[in-house]
Amino acid sequence: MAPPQKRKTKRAATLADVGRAAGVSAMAVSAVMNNAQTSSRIATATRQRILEAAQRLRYRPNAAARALAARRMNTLGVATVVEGQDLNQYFLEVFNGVMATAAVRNQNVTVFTLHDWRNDVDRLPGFCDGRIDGLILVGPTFTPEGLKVLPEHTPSVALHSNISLPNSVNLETDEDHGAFEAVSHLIKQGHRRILHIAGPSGLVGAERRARGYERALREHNLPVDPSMKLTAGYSSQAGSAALKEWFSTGHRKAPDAIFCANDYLASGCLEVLGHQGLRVPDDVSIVGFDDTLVARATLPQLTTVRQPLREMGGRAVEILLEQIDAHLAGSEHSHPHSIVFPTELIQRASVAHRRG
Amino acid sequence: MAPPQKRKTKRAATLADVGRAAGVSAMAVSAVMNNAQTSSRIATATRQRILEAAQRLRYRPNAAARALAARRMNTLGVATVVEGQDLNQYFLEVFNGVMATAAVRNQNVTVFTLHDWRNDVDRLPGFCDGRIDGLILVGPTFTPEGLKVLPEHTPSVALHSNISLPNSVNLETDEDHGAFEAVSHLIKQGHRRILHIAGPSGLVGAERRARGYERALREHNLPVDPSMKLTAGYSSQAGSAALKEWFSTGHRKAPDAIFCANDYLASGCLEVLGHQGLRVPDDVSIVGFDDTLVARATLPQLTTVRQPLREMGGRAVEILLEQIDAHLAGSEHSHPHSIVFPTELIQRASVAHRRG
DNA sequence: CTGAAAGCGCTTACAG
DNA sequence: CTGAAAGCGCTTACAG
Repeated sequence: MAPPQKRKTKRAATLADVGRAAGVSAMAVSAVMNNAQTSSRIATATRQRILEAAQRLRYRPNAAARALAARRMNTLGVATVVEGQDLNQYFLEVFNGVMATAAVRNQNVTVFTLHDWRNDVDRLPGFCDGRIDGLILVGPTFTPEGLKVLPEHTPSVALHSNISLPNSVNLETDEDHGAFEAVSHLIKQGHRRILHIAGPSGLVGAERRARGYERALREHNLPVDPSMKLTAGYSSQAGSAALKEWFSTGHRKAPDAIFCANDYLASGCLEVLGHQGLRVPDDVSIVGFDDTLVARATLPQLTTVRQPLREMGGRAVEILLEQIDAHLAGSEHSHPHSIVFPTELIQRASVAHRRG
Repeated sequence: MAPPQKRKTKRAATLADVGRAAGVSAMAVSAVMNNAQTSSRIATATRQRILEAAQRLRYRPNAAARALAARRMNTLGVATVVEGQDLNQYFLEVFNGVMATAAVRNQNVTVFTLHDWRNDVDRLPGFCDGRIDGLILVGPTFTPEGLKVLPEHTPSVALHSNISLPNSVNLETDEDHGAFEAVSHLIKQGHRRILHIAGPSGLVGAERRARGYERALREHNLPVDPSMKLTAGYSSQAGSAALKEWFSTGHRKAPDAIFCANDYLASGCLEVLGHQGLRVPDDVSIVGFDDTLVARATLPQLTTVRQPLREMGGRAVEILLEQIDAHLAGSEHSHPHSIVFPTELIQRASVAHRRG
């Protein structure tokens, strides 16, 4: 039988409330609730009584109080930049991985969005005020000065950082090799005039992809023609704009194939080609990069270079947790400075053997 | 000149540290840092000294401590279900809106993912343990029992809830009308045999869309043929599977048009139609629903019924914040129980006038 | 095996 | 206009 409600209890039950209800000290309740190694041997009967009282009062340990006392919030921060209006698919893939393993590790995650990594990084320290135990930086592009604002008391892990971060592990992929494989594949399919739509110049990743592209051409004794390399942003609009302009500046003959620095760019190309009456892959083959949802949403679906983004997100959580534990223990757990994940060419429908 | 570092200070500066450095009480520091109405008139010189000390020590108020004392964390929770592996585009649109206005309102947001709204809801109360001040439920489908576990001490707002939540505001859209408009548009374009691929039965939203579809047919004196309504999941695969099966069960003649209950379904249809050698929109017109990124990623881009998901996400934050303030003030701020947002037909390339 | 005490870092009344 | 005190709800040593 439920005990009569005193009066509409506005506030949640506390440890003391439960203790009172069970006739024990708050400390005993704490021990039971945490299944602590300390006093792991509270009399079974007492434990029962406590558990019962806790359930009856719907007791939930207060996270803030717990964090304050234990110096640990059990929540991880994820920081990223939202360009234009939206979180992009790259982030989303990573985030899915983060969420999945955060869930099994019993961690909450809060996400912080910045406008850019240059002028907005000074907001980062503000996030590291005890509300998170560690920070995952997704695709940060720091300037050397920006680096200085990096939180000192908060362990961090970075994905695809453009610069090596002090006290932080960097997870990256072998983008050069991924690009090399993709372009080699195109060449083996008989394509010769291969256009590359590169990502923003200055971005390490974009440059690695461009490097892989050129290396593949050279290794197959194909000319590296500067006019066949376009630099764009990383968005679909940037892709279609770049390709449109290329066509409008004297290039009347379509390329055999296009290697894009990401899937968004590829989808932009798809659109332009469609408008031109060029068919993919019959007339022009296309390869993207990342293997985000975009690659599966286009028609035809994109052949693309997969980065194991989801896995990387999960791994980031694992590593960060190790660092947090070490940090709390006071030991300066040292880690490999960066971990490189392999890429993989995913063949779908946007590449065909060259006709004729 | 920076003062000599005592020793590698492992822990962040506290209010007391700053007070000591500035020669004032911790309380004075607190007042200054918060720009509090209390003691808003701390002598300018003192204030300067405090600010300076705080900056020098890189002082950051500890969030947990602050939350514990002020009973407010300044972070909002967003709960959703991840079906299969991924957060879907519907959620992402909402989430973008949430993040945008949370940023201007100076709120953090932490996201909770559940496996489903039936067996997994009991995890919800565990999130409401002081780490968030309020909860936004994105697309919850509660059973009446599930409703009971809903957090008592935590204000909440729901988007597209399937059931009316006690003490919660529900934001929805006029899906029936949206569907009606979409199908009417198809009819006006000369289409007669209009297939509807409906969302999961039992989902209020899916049923509203189906109702709008039927209403449009009837209002234009077209027959409502049960064999022209397919029930599917909400994924692209579900869409292609449903359409494939329809074709394989004796329906040799393609429909004039297909009205899909969401964009994913539409993209699935696009794929199947492509394989059948049917062209969109030349042979078959297609309309989606939601206007997620998917609608712009397909080729042709989808004509679709837009729900203002981003705006709704932003609005959810505003309303939740009001509720939190009221809750904290002890007043039982009462709100309209649900707010209905308008839908809008977005015309893109997947619909054409019927040939012949 | 269990409890009383101190403290985590802040804020909120309440005195001066 | 400013400081000393109490308390937010928990955990972590430390006594018994």
